[in-house]
Amino acid sequence: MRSRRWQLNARKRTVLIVDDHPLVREGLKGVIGEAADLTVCGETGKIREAQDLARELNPDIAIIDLSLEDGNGLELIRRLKSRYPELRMLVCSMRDESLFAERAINSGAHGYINKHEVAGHVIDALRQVLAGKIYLSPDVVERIITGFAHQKQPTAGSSIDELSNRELEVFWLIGQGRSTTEIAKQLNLSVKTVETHREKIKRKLGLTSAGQLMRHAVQWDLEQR
Amino acid sequence: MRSRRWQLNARKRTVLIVDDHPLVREGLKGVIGEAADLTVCGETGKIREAQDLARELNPDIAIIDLSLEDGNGLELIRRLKSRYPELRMLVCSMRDESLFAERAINSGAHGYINKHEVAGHVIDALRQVLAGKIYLSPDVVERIITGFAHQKQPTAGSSIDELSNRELEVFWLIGQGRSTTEIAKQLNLSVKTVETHREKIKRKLGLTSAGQLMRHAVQWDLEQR
DNA sequence: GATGCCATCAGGGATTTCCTGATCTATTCG
DNA sequence: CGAATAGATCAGGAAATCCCTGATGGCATC
Repeated sequence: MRSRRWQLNARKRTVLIVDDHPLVREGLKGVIGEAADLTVCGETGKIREAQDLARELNPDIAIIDLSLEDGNGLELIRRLKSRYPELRMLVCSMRDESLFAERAINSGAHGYINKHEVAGHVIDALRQVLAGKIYLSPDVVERIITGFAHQKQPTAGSSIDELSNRELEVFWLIGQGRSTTEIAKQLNLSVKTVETHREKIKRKLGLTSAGQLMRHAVQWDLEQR
Repeated sequence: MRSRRWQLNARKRTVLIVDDHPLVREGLKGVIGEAADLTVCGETGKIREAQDLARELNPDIAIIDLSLEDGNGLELIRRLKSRYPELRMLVCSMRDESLFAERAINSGAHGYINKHEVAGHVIDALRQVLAGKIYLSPDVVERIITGFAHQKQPTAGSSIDELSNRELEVFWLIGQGRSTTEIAKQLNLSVKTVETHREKIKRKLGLTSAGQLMRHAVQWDLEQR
């Protein structure tokens, strides 16, 4: 009965996996492989390869992690969105902060699910996004709702929501222990630009020194799982 | 038939998976399932369940993530070590810091592999650990080696134990986010002296930059709670 | 009394921080 | 529409730091 319905739709919908954890990719392949209406057409952990694969394979949907080997998943989402407007995108991140979900959706994604959820939800999410809907993890929804009730302050006194996308990206890399030069190289920016981003982050978070910035960035990074 | 063949040849070694990411568990099950000499006997993402399963299933080896739903993986390792001394344990973490690798080994684990590595390495690691060896990710090995490059022999103790009292004091203040000048003022020392302490700490811990030092100091500080 | 470790500090070139702008673009708003 | 606002990019320059080498004195241990 249910399988009959899928048989009527001859073609399986193709899924591109973009995640920098090989084991997670394996898990996704296994789970998606069990769905009669879905098939994995490609996988990678790098932004460059993801763009190439999107062009070559023309998948129906991409499931994208936010932390990739060679950059930020948000950037990938923006690029894919502009080049393949009809491509559906589901973000699958280990970060359960609602602010990431908001940014991901704003960047062009159609859903946000986090890796702590049971594997079965991934299939639901993929199908809903393929059906043209927006899918959000129940706990992300809850976080967003309760977040308005009594706003929490995660790490610093001020909130991290005020950071722009670029600033958040830099903040994140700082938390990974990268130097200003390394960050500039990775983002293809001038060192001076990265310095400015650091200053603005400090100002927005109410921090007074490079050490404080580093400490909060590391602490924030460790809180994310 | 097939089961009889295994009875004749050799018993499959049983693996217990302890990881709070369902997708990673799926990935591990898939990868391990393909190995002829290994089989997954149980899985969980919680410390309590992990202890129960270890008792009920009596696995040959446990593959353990450090961040679990209800606590710290290191604590689980210590408990399992004391109750089942013959149980082999492989840590599979997303943190690529040797800081955690050392602590894991010191707590009783027999190997450390991180989730960014190719899935095939997991099988190698499991087999080596089952064979009585210690398995470490190549990059972790490299960092530990460079960390002990200036020492006589690679003792198994945590690097932080090697710090003198003064150095530990400075290390702690660095973790608080204090600048070199602030530390000098607080300890009534010359800035130059604090700089030297920082250099010696870096050398002893095998760190290569101020950012790395900062990051480790913050992590260590946050762990002491 | 030689050796090693510790704590203290200095010199000096390379790098980063930190402050103040400046330019361009996109968006919002009256 | 024009103005205001926010974001992203980069520069100049003084101050602070990083990072290397090396030095001195104290205090153990063997």
